[in-house]
Amino acid sequence: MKIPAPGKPVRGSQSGAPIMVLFDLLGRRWAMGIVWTLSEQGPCTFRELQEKCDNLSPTTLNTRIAELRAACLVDHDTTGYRVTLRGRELYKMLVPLGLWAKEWGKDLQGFPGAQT
Amino acid sequence: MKIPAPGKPVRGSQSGAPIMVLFDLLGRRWAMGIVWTLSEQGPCTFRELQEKCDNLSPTTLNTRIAELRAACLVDHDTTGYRVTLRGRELYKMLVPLGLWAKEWGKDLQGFPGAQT
DNA sequence: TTTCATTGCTATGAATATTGTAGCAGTCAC
DNA sequence: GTGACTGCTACAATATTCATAGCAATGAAA
Repeated sequence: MKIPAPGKPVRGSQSGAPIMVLFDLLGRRWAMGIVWTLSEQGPCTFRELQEKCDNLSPTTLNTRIAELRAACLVDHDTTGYRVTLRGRELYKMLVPLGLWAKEWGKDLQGFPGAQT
Repeated sequence: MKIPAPGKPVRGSQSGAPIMVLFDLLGRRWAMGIVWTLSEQGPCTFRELQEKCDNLSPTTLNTRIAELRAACLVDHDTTGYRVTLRGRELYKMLVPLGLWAKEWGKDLQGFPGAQT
């Protein structure tokens, strides 16, 4: 699978705009979940990560890891897989999403909702 | 396709944790891009939206719209499709990602990068 | 009342991504 | 060597996405 890189046209966007590249990268199965999990729970092995990510298939995990490593968001050392500094920056920006999601979830309980 | 809703197990997560539900919803092709585009460029018709989203297929656009409407992030009125109040909240949290992505993109130019 | 353009959207088949299961090769402690 | 771990790969089934064509409804103009 093509790995998205800023400046180059990606799946679904000819512009190469960094935000669209990022959306392409993160808009793949478990991409954000992996960054989230590694950040919240610390470094872990391939199989540990697989378990924490709801036992996603090794195929997909491996693909996702390759993409996230290419994007310098995740790396690998003796402690296992872990987020990089940049990965942690990204995580920090996802935290507000986590808080917001709780409220969103509450409101959405009383489905279907009128809104605007 | 199953539409993610907070509190219920979703594709890839049995926990039903709101953040995982959100990741499931947003981790689909063009989901974040649609919220971004509608927020930045204002309401537009189905076909306009399609064009702005790099001519993604109507099938996928329609599916994504249904999911985002079910999640109360997007709705539809006489002006066309647009983000809801909650959708705008989400967008505002994505804005920092856009800024960060620019830096990330710059650094990543000199691929492959050492980091941590 | 018959065009005509525009609307949202569906049908279809091919291409691509993801899943689930099994298992391999390397490393390390014993 | 043996066993228990490691990171992965192979393979076939399923799910998702794409690209193209086109339909039914609406509203404006002729």
